[in-house]
This record gives sequence, structure tokens and C-alpha cells, in this order.
Amino acid sequence: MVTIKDIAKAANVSVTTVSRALNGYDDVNEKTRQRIKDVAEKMQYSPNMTARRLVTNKSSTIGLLTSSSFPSNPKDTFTMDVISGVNEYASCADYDMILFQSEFAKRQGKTYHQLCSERQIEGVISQGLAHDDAFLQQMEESSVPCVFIDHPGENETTSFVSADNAAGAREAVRHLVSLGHREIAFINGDDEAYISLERMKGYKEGLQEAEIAFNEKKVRLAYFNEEEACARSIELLEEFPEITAVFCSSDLMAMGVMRAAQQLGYELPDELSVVGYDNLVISQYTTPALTTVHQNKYKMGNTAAELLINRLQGKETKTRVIIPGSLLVRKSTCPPRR
Amino acid sequence: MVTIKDIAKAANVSVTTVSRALNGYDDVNEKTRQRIKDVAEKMQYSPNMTARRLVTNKSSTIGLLTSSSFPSNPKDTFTMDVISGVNEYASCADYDMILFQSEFAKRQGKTYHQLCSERQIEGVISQGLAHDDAFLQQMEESSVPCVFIDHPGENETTSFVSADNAAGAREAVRHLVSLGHREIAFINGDDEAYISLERMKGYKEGLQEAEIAFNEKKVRLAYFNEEEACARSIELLEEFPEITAVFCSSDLMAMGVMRAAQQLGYELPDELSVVGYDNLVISQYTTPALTTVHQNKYKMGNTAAELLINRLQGKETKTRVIIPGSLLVRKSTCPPRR
DNA sequence: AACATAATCCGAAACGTTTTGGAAACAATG
DNA sequence: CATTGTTTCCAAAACGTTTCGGATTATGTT
Repeated sequence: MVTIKDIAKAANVSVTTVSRALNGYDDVNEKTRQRIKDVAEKMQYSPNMTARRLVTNKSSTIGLLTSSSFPSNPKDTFTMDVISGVNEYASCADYDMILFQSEFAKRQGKTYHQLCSERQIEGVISQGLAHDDAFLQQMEESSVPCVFIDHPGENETTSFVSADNAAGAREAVRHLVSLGHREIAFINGDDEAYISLERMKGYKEGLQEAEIAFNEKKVRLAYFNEEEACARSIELLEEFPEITAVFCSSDLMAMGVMRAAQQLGYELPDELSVVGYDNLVISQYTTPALTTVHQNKYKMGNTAAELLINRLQGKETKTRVIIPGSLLVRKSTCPPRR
Repeated sequence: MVTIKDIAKAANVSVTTVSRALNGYDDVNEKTRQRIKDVAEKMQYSPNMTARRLVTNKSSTIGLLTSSSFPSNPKDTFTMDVISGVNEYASCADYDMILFQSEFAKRQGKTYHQLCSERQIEGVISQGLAHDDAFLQQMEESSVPCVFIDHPGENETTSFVSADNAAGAREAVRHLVSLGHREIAFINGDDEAYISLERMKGYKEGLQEAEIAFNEKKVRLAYFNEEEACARSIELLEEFPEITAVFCSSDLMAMGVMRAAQQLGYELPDELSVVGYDNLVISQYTTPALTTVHQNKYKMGNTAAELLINRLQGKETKTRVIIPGSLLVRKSTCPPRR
């Protein structure tokens, strides 16, 4: 491996000068800088990150903490988008991204602190952890900077990026209302997570705009689970046969609802309109194709990385960012016909 | 940060001894070792990987080179599985995995060599690159050890893991034959990539077993592309209306075929049976749910990491591994009714 | 007791960078 | 000429670990 020393020898200068020339300091003559650069190029020099990291005491490594999914499930495409977003920003900024999958880590009995200190992680982004995941708490308490996706930290030092969940839900309801629906049920994830609360807010706002009374009995929790959503929506539809549309807080739950509807013999979308949330890849492929609220997951990851890395570099930076989304109308919604 | 020096001071020994105690060398008294371990634990010591890496001259980092997908598509779940498999093995073996997404890298004008040398990558796993991707060539020429997933290297130094593609295709055809199909078309990816050739082999074998003549006109190439598969299968079905089943070399192409069938007014699966390949998450969610050949993508990633890391550690290891798959019968196949 | 062997420990060098504090050379100013 | 300032360079220390070669002590053998 060719080192800075070799360059120094070849260019007949000191290692200091090579280092400073290559790193763009201005206390080196432009002529020598060019000579050094040429030599470096010719010798195919590339700096040893490890050495650099050691002396600067920065690992230039961030962690992306996600819930591991095994076996694979539709949510993977969400995660994958976020990964891409984080990874691209990080690599452009000369950071390494390493992946922590929460279940794997826990299975190995690692605490969050261990995870970070073993790898000298400088900062962490979390995505897709359950709102009561122990790691979230530990992240907030930890001294390593972090940014949460879809989870507002409780203290002020943590950053946060999310989609505009309330607006998305409102759009979804508006769309249903505009089609003529008045009996719109809501399958929410839970009643604690940030996104659930926001989407509930949007749902209520949407109803209010249309002067439809909110009825808490027409809201069920399915914990972002497809089976659960199927079961809950069967109960719901049997109890309130007047329901003509159901809005779901995730595409996965919407899958469950569509399955339920089929089991109950409803014609989709005519006898029941369904709206999802997330725009997972899968939602394009169901029949009928799912109307859903698109979230720019890549952008969320990208932005999270930006906030984190800015912070690590001591730059002034925003601490909370909301990424706009948009309703994607497909085939699972139409005017009520019943 | 607490270093080995601090431990040395606290335990009243030299740094050498701390290092050797913690790393399990046998020239340190068990009593002192225990004392040192206790102190280290109490002081929450965790070794500085960067320093270790510098002195051992090993980055303990492997790269996973995949094709980047943006916008997201169904194949992401494949990639995600592989990532999980690689990542888990790597992290257990104390390696870092970093992700290279080929399009991003190319957009930045990076050569494969740069990618590796910038990060001091010790070895690389590739997955999902097109068989004519320039990086594949560069990988083989490079001196950094690599293992290909689904791509048999030309020279002997590269390792290789794949699924049993021929067997999978054969199973698929057998299944169709057992249902009573005799007119079985094949939408293949291309006629060059390893997996395409293997699946073609399996397809032919399957036909031969059933004493069905192979007809090359009933094979079309769709380059693993959904639209393409849709178009090709429309041509195919119009030209050969006697076809009652089509086997596809990927689930994505099977989606295209199902769409084509619907456009042509076929009743699925009664009037046309469709079999895919991959078992992407999406294939559970189509109507009818897709019969497909399952590939253990997680295992493939895991095994690739195992081969690579064994090699990096100088261990004796296999150089090519075939992971078994299995046919997953769902709802897109049934006896021919036409 | 004398010696050989084994067990246990340690000092110092090394890994490839960055950075500090200053030196040397030269130019500009009084 | 003496002084000050500027430009350009460099020696050496530092980062936290591993490892080489040897030193010291304890144990066993005659």
C-alpha cells in the first residue's frame, strides 16, 4: 500500500507538506501542491481512512437502527428506501453507514450503548422501531447524537424527521368525502405512537371539514398488523354495515381490510373503498390497486442523514423536518354504491 | 474515552498485559487476567476498533455491492433479505458491512477500485448486478477477494453462491405438468445470465421428463422487466392460443404476464396458469396469489458473507455453494380448463 | 546449590495519518 | 541595515492498539 511517506519521498518533501497539500491547506505553494498531487495520482495513492480516523478521533461512521424483518415482509421496501436515502447522503459526505437491526442486536444481548461504543459510532438514525422499543429510550439518554424518523424525541437534543402525517390523513378523508362517502371508518396503528396520533388528528380534521360527526366506535386499532386489521375490520363492518369506506394507517393494514372485505363478500371498490398509508411497493400490485398516501421515504432517510451529519460537523442545522407527502389515487376507492 | 492505558494504570500492569489479557493470550496469569477484565468492565472499556485496525492493518470491513433501486420496486425485498443475511453474519464475525449501490457509485464517477481502496475494503459481495455490469468485470480483475451471488466468476479465485436454479425451474414445470398442462411457455430473463441459462436448463429438463417437445418459439425474453413480460406474453398468447401455462424466470415478469392475461380477458388461473420465480413478498399479495419458486435470499446473503469472511481469515472454505429452494404452490396455478 | 525450564510480565516500536509550533527564506518597510 | 511580515516548509508528537523480543520471577531437576 502506498502511503503518505512514499509520496513525500517521491516528491521530495515532508509528510506534513504532503498531508497539507492534499487536504487543501493554503500554506503550501501551488506549484509544490500540484507536483504532490501528480505524484499521488501517479502512485495511485488513497489515504488510509483508519489512520486518519485514529488521529482525528472521528470514526466517520453513523449507524442506522431499524427493526429487522425476518421473514421478509412488505415493510421491507419502506426500510430499503430509507436505507438508500441515508446511505447516499452518508457516502457523499464521506461517512460510512452501518446497519443495526434491532432484533439481531437484542438477540446478541447488546445494549444500545455497546452497539455504539464498539463501533465508535458518531451518530445514529432510527427508523421503524416500535414506539415502545427499549432502544428508543436508550437513544435519548445516550450522549451520541441521533435523529429519529417518525418519532419525536422528548428532549430537545434529538432531531426528528417525519412526513406530514396529519395532512396525509386529512387528504385521504377529503378524497373519500369528495367521492361522496359519509361513513368513513379508521383503522389506526395504535393510540400512542406519534404517527398514529397525527393521523388520527388528520382523520378528525377531515371529518370535521365535511361536518361529519366523529364516532370513536368507528376507529379500531390493529397495531400495524395485517391479520389484526382483517379481524378488526370484520368486526367493524358487521357492527356498522353502513360503513362505505375505511381509511387505514398503513398499507399493510389496508391489505388486511381488503381481505376482510373479500371474506365478507363485498365487491371492491364499489361496496367498500379502502385507503392505505405509506405507498409501499406492494400497494401497486393488489387488486384493486390501493389508493394510498405516499411518503417520500428516500427523502426522509436522506434528510435524516443530512441533519445528523450537519450536527456532527458542528454546522447550524434544523432539528425537525417534515417531508410533504401526497395522496395517490388508484383503484381501491370510488363513489359508494350500496 | 477509556483506553487500554487507563485500564493498565488502574490494574497496575502494562498495556501489553492488558491487551494480551483481554485478547485471550495464554501468557498471562489467570488471576491477573480476571483482575484486568473486572477493571475493564467496571470502567466500561471497549476497544478502539480504529486503533486496532490501524495496527493490524485490517479494516474488518466488507462491501455489499447491489444495484440501487430508485424509485423503489418489488425487487427491493430480495435485496433487503440479502442485506440482512450478509449483515448478520458480518456483525457476528465483528466485521462491518458497508453498502455500495452501483448506480450511485457510477453517478459519482467512482471505479470499483476506488470504491474499495477509499474504504480499505477487505472483500466484496455482489448481488443483483446485471450480468454485463462493468463492475462485475472489475471485481474479477481486482485483487480484493469477492463472492458473487448468482454469477459464476470466470476465474477460480472468486467464490460463488446461488440457488439451485435448474432444479427450481424443473420443479415448476413438473408442477404444471402434474396439473395436466402440456403447453407450457417460458418467459426467461435473457439468454446470457447464469440464472437464465440454468432456469432454461431446468425448463427443458422438465419438459423432457414429461416427453413434451421443446419449442423455442414458446420461449421469450423479457429482461426481468414487467412491462416487457406483459408485451411478450401478449404476443405469445396471440400466436399460440393453445398455451395454458406460462413459467416466468422472475416474479416481476409473472406480474407482467398476469396483467397481460387480464388484458386478454383470460380468467386466472383457470384459463392460464402462471408460475414465477424468487418468491418476492409481493407474490403473496396478487390475485391470484402467485405460485413461485422460493429462494432463500437471506441464506444466500448469509452464506456469501460466510465464504468471504472465512477466506479473509485464511480459513479453509468452500468456494461455491448452491442453496436449495422449493416450489411454493399458491393460487395462480390449477388444471387447465379451456 | 546450580542449573534449566516454564510462567508471567513489560518496554518500545510500529501502523499512517493530522496537527502544533516553529524555522527558514524571502520580501517589504522604515 | 534592522525590523517586520509573509510565504513555505518541516520535525516531532499524538491517536490507541498490537506485537516483538526480551526480562524477571517462579518452578522443577539434578
